[in-house]
Amino acid sequence: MMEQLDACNQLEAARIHKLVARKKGRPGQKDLEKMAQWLDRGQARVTERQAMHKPATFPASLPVSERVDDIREAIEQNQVVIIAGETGSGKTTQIPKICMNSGRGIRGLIGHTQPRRIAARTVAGRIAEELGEQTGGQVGYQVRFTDTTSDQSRVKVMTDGILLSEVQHDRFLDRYDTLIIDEAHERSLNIDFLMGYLRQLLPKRPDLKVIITSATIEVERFSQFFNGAPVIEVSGRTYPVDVRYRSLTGDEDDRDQGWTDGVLRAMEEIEQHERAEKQPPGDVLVFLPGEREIRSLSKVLRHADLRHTEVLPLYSRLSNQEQNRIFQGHRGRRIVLSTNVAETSLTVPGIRYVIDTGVARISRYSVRSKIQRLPIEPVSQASANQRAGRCGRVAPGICFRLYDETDFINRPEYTDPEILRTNLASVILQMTTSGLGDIRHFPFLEPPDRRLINDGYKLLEELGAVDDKRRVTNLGRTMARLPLDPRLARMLVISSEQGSLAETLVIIAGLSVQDPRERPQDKQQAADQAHAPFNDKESDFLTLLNIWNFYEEQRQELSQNQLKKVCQKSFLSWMRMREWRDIHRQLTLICREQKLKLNRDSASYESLHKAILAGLLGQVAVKLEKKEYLATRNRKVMIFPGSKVSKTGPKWIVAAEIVETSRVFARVVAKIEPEWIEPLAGHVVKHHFFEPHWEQKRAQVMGYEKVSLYGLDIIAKRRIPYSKVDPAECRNLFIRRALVEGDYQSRAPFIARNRELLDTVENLERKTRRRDLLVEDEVLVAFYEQRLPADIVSGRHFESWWKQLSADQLRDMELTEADILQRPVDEQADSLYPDYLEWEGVRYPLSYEFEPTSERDGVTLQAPVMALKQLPARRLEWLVPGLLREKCIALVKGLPKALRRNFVPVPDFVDAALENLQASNEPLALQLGEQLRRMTGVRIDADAWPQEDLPKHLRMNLRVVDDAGKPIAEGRETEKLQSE
DNA sequence: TAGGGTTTT
Repeated sequence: MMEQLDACNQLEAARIHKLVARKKGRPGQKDLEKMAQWLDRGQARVTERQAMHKPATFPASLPVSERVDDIREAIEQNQVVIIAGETGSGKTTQIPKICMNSGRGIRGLIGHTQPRRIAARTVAGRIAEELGEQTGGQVGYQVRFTDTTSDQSRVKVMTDGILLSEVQHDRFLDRYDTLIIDEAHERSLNIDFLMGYLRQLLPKRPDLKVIITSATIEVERFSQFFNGAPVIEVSGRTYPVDVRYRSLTGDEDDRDQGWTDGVLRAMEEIEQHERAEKQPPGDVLVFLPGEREIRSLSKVLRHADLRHTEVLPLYSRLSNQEQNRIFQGHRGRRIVLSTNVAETSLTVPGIRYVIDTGVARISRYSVRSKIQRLPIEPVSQASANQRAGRCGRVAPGICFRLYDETDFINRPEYTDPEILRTNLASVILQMTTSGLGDIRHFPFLEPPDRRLINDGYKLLEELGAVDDKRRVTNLGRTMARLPLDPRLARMLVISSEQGSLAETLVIIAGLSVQDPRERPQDKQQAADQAHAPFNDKESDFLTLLNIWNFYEEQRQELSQNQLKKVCQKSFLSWMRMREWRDIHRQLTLICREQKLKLNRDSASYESLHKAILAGLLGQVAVKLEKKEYLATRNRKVMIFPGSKVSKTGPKWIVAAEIVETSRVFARVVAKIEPEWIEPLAGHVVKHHFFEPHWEQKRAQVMGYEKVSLYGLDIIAKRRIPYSKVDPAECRNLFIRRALVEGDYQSRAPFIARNRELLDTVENLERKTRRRDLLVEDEVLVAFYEQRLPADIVSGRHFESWWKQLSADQLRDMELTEADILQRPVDEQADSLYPDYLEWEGVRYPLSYEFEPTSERDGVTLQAPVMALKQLPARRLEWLVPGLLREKCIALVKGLPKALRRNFVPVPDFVDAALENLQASNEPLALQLGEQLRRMTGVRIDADAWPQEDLPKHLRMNLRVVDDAGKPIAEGRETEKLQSE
């Protein structure tokens, strides 16, 4: 049976091979029956197709027709052939026919890829026509939403995206016996990916033929990539193009003016040329970088008084109607001002002259800032040549390059392929889920930079599509099933959990198509007015939803023609609305397959925008000033002025896109609440903990937390219990602040005892005005550290811990004097520093302070206001015994020098005097003076003694309190207080 | 205060 497989249809043969492989070469009876069935069917298919085959003919006018035999031979003898030829060579339409004549497309399909949908459709149409058929017979095409291939198809023209998507279920691309990858030089992501994939596939599919066609650039690279595959060059059926370098003069800073002048001069040269050659006015194609430049130049040209000249703008955002004007007949000269859209995607007919500014906006992705940029850059030589070629299609042409030849020569040969300029998240996810292995080992023609790959993985990690080890998650697998940008896929999946899938589907489909709102140059105001009812001031996403709802309501009631009219009136592109609906329908089906739940009730703003936010975590921004926002990764952005949200300027926004053009713009934005972010971004936010501190009230260590999302603070200072963050630090603070410093109410008996002991010693220090009695705090800290288990970090822990201690253990927690005293305490301390002053049976409480800067430094006597008059004012001068000596020394030292020198050394005289002094309600100085006179005979006048200039602590501080014990007056002038 | 061009399970 296996020998007969060669005569069998490719798809059936593959099924048989697979079954045999699965049964390890020993199929059972049932399998054999099945296989025989497949074989019959496969052979019948082949016979059928062979019978149908009519040899195709080749139009003599096409250059490729001269090489038909060479090409066929090359295909028959090689697995891969590179065919290089310029536009007009006929390669796109003729190569599939050559393959057919060579017997390809019998056992399997001839797959033929195009970069664009329109091209796929028209190419299929042309090939079918040349075979005398309509599409859907031997030649069909498949693009998104449309498939015209059938059982009879031998050639299937499709977008490269379709072929790529087929890889997902058909790893060996078994249904094809031949693949033609057209326009490979465009080097789109899809093309690079397909070429890498095919290179891997070739050895596993020896019967598969691959033809790579390209413009005559990069062919050597392609050939090398495919093991030195032969290159066949086909000449183009084009006319010579005279390239003239006309570099700009004037101010380099004013590029617009330079280009305007350059274009006008080129127009003069064209007119001269036509006069000299007696030619009628020919059409001109001008390449400019963008819409703005097109508008400004078109204004100038319209006022330039060029005779019989029509100026048409051309760019992708233009409505179909406006674009189609380039295909309408006209009289006189037409000047088409175009972006790059005319370089590859659209062919402007009848162009005789090209004026090339030599620049274009090229999308570049910055890994560093995660910003997609659209800088205006000089185009590559290949691109410039492609532009020039646009005027040699109907007759010899002239291309004016508004730069000089050296400039051209110094330019890069080719435009960087897309894979080097784009975020790779989507590619990586597709590759990983379809089992293509690691992107780093995939045989790319030009492998992307490691940083770009890492960046792609990081985005996937942010979206939860891969885990931190870069393994695809279940979520990632679901996301990969959705034909969407991974960010949008993420939104979709989460929205079903949020109860907002219905709305999110609409919005995501809307974000996947070009903006359906049209704003024609001459009807901007009318368009704005028509769009006004859709606008939402808080969310551009809701604006999209409003457009959709409007359209759907109309659609259900109106005929297609009426609907078209309504769209036109509302300045909505009917085509794009239809595309939107197609995508919506496709996504709805996949959601159903993936069992994502559609909500019945309409979603709240919050649930909808949380889903959106989940896909756009890296695109959050907070308002700084009026129009300026600070986005994640320290990017300064501005809301795109076209957004209605820019009028209200909410504090926090999320943006579907951040793109740098003339500035960094956030486009398609919505107001969000910052609290929504953290729960969605738990895996990417960073926490910073700071300022741990003891809080007596909560009996635990609290701290603060800063939460940031890619450098943007979404929570600046949140109070949190610190024990989870740093238990060791909490224990440390608990010991220091709660146990040692005593800022804590404990029920533990040893705590009360220890505190009492410490209080006593501290009080003694205050009394004796020394700080060398009590050990350093560190000794106490060490005491508790030794005894406290590591997990005791708060009051709660502490209380339950000590309650289960044994009596011995409890005793061990008690401080002793030995633990806390640095030196022995003076036994007389109590009498030297009494706690009361007793006078005539009244006890006045004394308190002590040792704080020289404090008003209360020294001894304070407290007296009720009622007792004030009876207070022995003179007795207070005697302070307490412990301070009397110091006071006497200060008094003597404060005497005028002439007197003082009689009592040197002062301490000796004072000590001697003190022998005979007894505290009384007599002035201290007087008594002291009397003793000194007795010893020396020197008399001291009362007013010689120092008074107010004694240190504060050597004068009794008197505090007067009311009946309730509340202080009402205080000071050291006892008599003054008494008289008040 | 204004944006190049494509494609899809």
